[in-house]
Amino acid sequence: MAKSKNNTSPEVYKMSENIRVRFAPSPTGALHIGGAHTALFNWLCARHTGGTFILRIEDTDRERSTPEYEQSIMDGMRWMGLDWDEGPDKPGQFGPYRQSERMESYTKYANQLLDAGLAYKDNGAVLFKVPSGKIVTFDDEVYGHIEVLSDNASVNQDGTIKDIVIIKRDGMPTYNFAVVIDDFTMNINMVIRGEDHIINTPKQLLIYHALGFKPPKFAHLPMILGKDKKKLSKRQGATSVFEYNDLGYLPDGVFNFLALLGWSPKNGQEVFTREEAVKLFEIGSVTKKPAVLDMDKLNHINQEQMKIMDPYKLLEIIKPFWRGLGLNITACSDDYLASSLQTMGGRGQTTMQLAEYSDYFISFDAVKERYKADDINEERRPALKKFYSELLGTSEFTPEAMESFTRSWIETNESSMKEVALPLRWVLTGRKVSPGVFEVAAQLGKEECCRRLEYYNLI
RNA sequence: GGUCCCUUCGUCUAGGGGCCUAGGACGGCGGGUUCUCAGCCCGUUAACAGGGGUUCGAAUCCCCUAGGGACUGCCA
Repeated sequence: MAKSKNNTSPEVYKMSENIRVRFAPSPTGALHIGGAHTALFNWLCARHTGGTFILRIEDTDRERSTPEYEQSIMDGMRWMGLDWDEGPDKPGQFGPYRQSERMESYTKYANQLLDAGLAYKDNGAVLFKVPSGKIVTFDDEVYGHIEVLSDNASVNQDGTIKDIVIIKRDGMPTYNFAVVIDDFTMNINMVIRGEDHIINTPKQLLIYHALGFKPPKFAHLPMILGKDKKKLSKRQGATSVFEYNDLGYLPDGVFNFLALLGWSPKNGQEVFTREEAVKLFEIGSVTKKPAVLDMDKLNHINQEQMKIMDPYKLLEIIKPFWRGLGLNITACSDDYLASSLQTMGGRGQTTMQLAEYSDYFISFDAVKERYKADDINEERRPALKKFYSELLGTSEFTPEAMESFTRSWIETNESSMKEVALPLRWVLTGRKVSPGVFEVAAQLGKEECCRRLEYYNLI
């Protein structure tokens, strides 16, 4: 139970050396939630320390890597708001940023090992000779001190030492070799990646030592598990981050939620903007325990993020959902739509719900489809008609004015708020639930309220 | 099998020897506010995997056991 936390905090870099971290996905699939988590923590670390965030594409698997996936990973990162300072599309002094384009350095260092007698050729591949009897150690920023005997770093089934392939028969470097060369030549001084790589670290360290490279610091992140506590599989939400968008989650919601997996700010804050996250983030307070994805919590965080989001920004995100529901929003102004969203008052946990719950602000047809007015008691109709007519006559068509008018009316007419407000809600929204009915009425405007009441013969 | 890692409420976590009869959040349950719902407010539910040490004192340190995970590819 290695509990010793490393004492070197990233803040140290602030004063001495610019921190350089990287996210290095292989373009063999879209950006899934685990990748997004790793990317996020790298990004947070870089932004918190004022360091540099590098995107490197690990496309040495020629079979499975595609430019489409590379594009989709970058789109996914942009969606989350994770911008990088150097990458395939953002050349810097340490490029290129695709492994397939850095072949010279792999052959150069492979040859160096070959010349030094630390590697050998076999069957067209180049193998690194794993030394025996060396103790490999490193102090992980998250997991603490880790120590492995070199004999155990890479073994065959029978327990004998297995040399590490560094250049494949097709001439491409293997993962364990390419990361070392790239992280060194790109000046990466902090490697933040998933815990599944912790076991690869000794192998890589052996190569660092053989080449005489100074190793970076390592910070491994806890895995993210599904509800069944198993590693996230393809069918469990490990799918593209865009699916979260389609499901109704805000980039800020996913960002906030993911930041809380394996980390929590010292001040206990749970809902925060990305600026606040950058300020609060510390790699040293990352947890070791694998975290289970909890959709209830995501829903809650997402709802909170919708509440603090700029109304017009939120509007642009909601628009596609309205269109998806078949609503024609072209007739409505952005001001009207944004203010309708405000009227919703934080109701709904996802953008999809918000869009659906607010449809009556855009279309009366949606209301007509839902509400047939067959619950209206004919004996009461005249009284309702009288009241609604007077209500619409209120000179000031504000929620406050309407409410106070209603309160005094029900008093003198021996009615109740329920009796008049509930039917009005149905007529205006076609729903049983909505924001305060006077807020809704005010937002719809007198004219539209009139139209809806007329349709149902209630005015 | 081997190597490495992990283990606090259902879930995310706080906790680094006495502040812990273990705190917060989400969820659940109950109540309040109210034109409905959401919200908000109040209350409640529920955990230190087990066993040995060390210590005046352990969720916190050590050891063992159990469980879980990762890796064991010329994938990354």
